Amino acid sequence: MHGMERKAAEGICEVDCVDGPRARDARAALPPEGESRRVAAALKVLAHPGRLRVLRALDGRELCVCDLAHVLGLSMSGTSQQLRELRRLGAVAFRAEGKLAYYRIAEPFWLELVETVAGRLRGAVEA
Amino acid sequence: MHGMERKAAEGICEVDCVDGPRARDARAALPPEGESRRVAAALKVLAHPGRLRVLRALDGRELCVCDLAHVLGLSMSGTSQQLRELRRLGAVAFRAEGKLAYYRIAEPFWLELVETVAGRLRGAVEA
DNA sequence: GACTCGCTTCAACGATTCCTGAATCGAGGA
DNA sequence: TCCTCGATTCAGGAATCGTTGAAGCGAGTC
Repeated sequence: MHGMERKAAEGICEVDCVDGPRARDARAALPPEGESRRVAAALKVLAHPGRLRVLRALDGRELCVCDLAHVLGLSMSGTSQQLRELRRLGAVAFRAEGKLAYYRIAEPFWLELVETVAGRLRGAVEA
Repeated sequence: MHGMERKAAEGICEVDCVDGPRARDARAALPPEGESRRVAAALKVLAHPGRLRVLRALDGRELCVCDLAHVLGLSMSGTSQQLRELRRLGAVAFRAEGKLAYYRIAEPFWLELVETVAGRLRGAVEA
């Protein structure tokens, strides 16, 4: 097949390796640009052992930053920074009482998401 | 309260700021150690715009690495590396046909997870 | 066998992330 | 008002991640 060689010489395989229509469909199926970025950014907030533990620790209860830091074994500074990211995600919220800041789960969605993944990894087998 | 001052001097607030029982509950609710790490590692694989787009592109169709690279606008090398991580997660699998490697969704779970998050971010409002 | 070519792997640089410690803010208590 | 103390923010360095380019592997073709 000489056509194949000509097109390969053009540059990358692109044209001959590609299934053409299938690739076009795939491209059309891609999200509208920037959506992938936003979803990835949201997941990145959760993709961190410390922050996951924060969510778990706040499940069904309210805790101040100091308590969280102690429970997680982290500095208060670091804990506060992680809480900020979770706050930006909307996963947690806080209530100021005196000098203390009591954090709580704001949207159960994210915690449930984490639990779902955890369950999946536990029941590891089968598709 | 003099007791308060004594304990504060001991080190971190820990004892006086802590609600005690609540903190103990929180600690007990934490996953068995290493589980947070595994869940975070799994989420980290998804927390990447390029890999999310790979999953979307493979939704309902089979594509070779070359096609994927082209669709995503990445080098074949980088595409291959991202596919490797998705493979380790179990999200995708491949079938070798001739020189080509056709990748497909192996476990819909992960793609569905991504779609769920995307939907959540779209319908942003309400808990 | 020698070559092509798709794919994978290795090595390395640049960018990002994570944690620590110092400085700052603000609400109470003396 | 001064001081304490929980919390946040800022700044720094270590570690990790992501992308690129070169080399290696294997299946197919001549």
